[in-house]
Amino acid sequence: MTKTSVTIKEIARLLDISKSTVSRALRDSSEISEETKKKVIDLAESLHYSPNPIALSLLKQRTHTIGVIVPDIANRFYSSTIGGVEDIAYSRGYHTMIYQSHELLDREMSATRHIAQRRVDGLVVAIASQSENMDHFVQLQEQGIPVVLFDRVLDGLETHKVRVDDYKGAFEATEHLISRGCRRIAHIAGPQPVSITRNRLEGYRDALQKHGMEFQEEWVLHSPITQEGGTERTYQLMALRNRPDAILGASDRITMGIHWALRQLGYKMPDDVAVIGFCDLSLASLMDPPISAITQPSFEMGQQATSLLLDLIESKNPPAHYETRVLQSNLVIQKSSLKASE
Amino acid sequence: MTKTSVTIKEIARLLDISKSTVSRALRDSSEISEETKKKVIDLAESLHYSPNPIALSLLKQRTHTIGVIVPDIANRFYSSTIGGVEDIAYSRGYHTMIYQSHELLDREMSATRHIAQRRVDGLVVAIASQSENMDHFVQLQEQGIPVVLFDRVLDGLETHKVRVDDYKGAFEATEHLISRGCRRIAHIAGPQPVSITRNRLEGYRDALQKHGMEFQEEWVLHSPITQEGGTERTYQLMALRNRPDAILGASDRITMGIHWALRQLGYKMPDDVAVIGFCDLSLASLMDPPISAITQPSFEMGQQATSLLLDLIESKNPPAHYETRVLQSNLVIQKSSLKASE
DNA sequence: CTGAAAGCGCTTACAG
DNA sequence: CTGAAAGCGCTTACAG
Repeated sequence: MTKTSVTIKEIARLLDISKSTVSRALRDSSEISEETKKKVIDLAESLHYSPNPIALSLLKQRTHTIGVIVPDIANRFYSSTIGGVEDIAYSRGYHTMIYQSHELLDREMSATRHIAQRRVDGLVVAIASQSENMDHFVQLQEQGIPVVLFDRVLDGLETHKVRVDDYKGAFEATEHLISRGCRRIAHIAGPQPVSITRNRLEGYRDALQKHGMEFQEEWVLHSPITQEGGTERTYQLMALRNRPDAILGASDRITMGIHWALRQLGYKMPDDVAVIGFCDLSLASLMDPPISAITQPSFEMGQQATSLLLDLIESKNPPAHYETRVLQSNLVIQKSSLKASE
Repeated sequence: MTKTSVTIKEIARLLDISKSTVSRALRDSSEISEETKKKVIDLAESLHYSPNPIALSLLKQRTHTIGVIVPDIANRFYSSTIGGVEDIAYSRGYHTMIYQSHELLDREMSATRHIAQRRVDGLVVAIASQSENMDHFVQLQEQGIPVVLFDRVLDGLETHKVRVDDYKGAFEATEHLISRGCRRIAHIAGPQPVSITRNRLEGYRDALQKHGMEFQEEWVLHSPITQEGGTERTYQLMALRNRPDAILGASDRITMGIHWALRQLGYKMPDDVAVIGFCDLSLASLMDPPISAITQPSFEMGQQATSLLLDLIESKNPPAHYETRVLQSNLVIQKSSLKASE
């Protein structure tokens, strides 16, 4: 149990020169003679010297670490997003600390507190559905720790944002259902306060309107982002006197719940009820019948959010303006929404 | 953009006392007068002082951070495991850095390098299936950074280990299939070098033997831990002249692949082929028919590994001996292995 | 080209 | 009870 990391002091002692010189030689400073440099670098290598990042952090007030907060890492969408974050972070020499909010404002705030304490250089976050309040993020910004929002974005915070064109995704999915002959299209939406919920709902609504179809209050239900939520809402929908012939699900888990409930209830997809949802493709394809999916470029989303964040961190002065990037979703039609005739 | 964290120096200046006194007052040292203490603590609170953990790390050579390496965080088993790690770590005042090896020895080594550099206090790891070599972990230990293995454990490293009773899980699952009348039971196993692969294979084999059934080489195939792997091996199995009437899958994804392939090929589960697999219950239940599953206490596994690690970190002297904890798996029978007669 | 000194934020023996 | 000093590992103006 020898915790003997080599230090600059040690190298200096061995070579009988000053710490300053060693430090400069290691950083390849032009003011050190080639000869000294070589001596120092050779010794450092043979001793496996690596600079103590903690000392550096203390000095530079920079940790080369960024934080990510997502609602839940077990969710494929977010784990893929984290992949994108790590990809960029890693390639630009940063490390990543991952936090889960579990959709709780409380946990989100404790994460931001930890981030502030740890002097993390910046944060990318998909806010918890509970969070209407952005104060904890504003505080971070005021401490000089930039924050970039992705997926779930809110107006309350002035910063870069990366999101998916939810409106268009829902619009196109709804149009697809209409084109397949569905006339009573329901939507199980996500939790109320989240912006993506609103956008998707609007896309759904506008598509109906465009095609002269009625918008029925009773066909729109809000649900937490869980399978149980989707299942329960589906029961509710199918119990209606005027039951839907298609359902649009707002998330992976909700859509799984819809699929599950319909099977339980004995409905055939797509003949009795067509199903489409915002869903990871590998999950959607696992189902029987495979579910038509609006897929999101999650990895890319993580990448873009992170590169915006690192730019913010590395630039001296705040940017002229903050940008909001809108990525496109993808419609993948599978059996669950193909009417028998086709 | 004011990066003005309050420091001890600042408090000392405002109160016109020395840094030493402030430091001691904050740590509630008995050698400081109640009066001074109160003054200091009150001011610190009103200024939202929080000690700089980086300075503390430099001083104490401790970061209060542990590392976790898993093959893939998108895998439910591991994300749940990480939940367990964070649960314990958090409650004992540690933070967690998460690394993914993507099953590559290379990535695993770069993670351990980073961990050593960052002076992380300890590491829990489920080794990559590629890793037969444990040198990078041994090195960590030699630097005084304890390592605890979970899930995938190997003999090459002397330390605490936490694993599931794979042997028994596979044994019981196989017995279950036999009791259901299956007579030609195949096994799609995981990658060769991993210990759990061997254990599960043995459990399968011994169960067959116990019931006087033949062990057929051609009914055992190794697969990477992917859905595609499971699918392809299933094609291979079902193409045999003497095809199996049951398949035991060695992991979530492999089992998904089996299910998928059987459906593609037009076999009914469980009538034509019974299926059971090591699998997360929420995934297994999503399928149609729902898959019988050997479930593992993943969250608990993360908890136990972490508490063993923290004990190691916090004890001065190395433990008298290293222990290996073996957790029990659970057999959850669902439709995929219930023969029609039942 | 090289070194002594100060300092990042903190703690803790050592004096008094 | 309180303070000055040294030190964790490093960098960098300031001298020379």
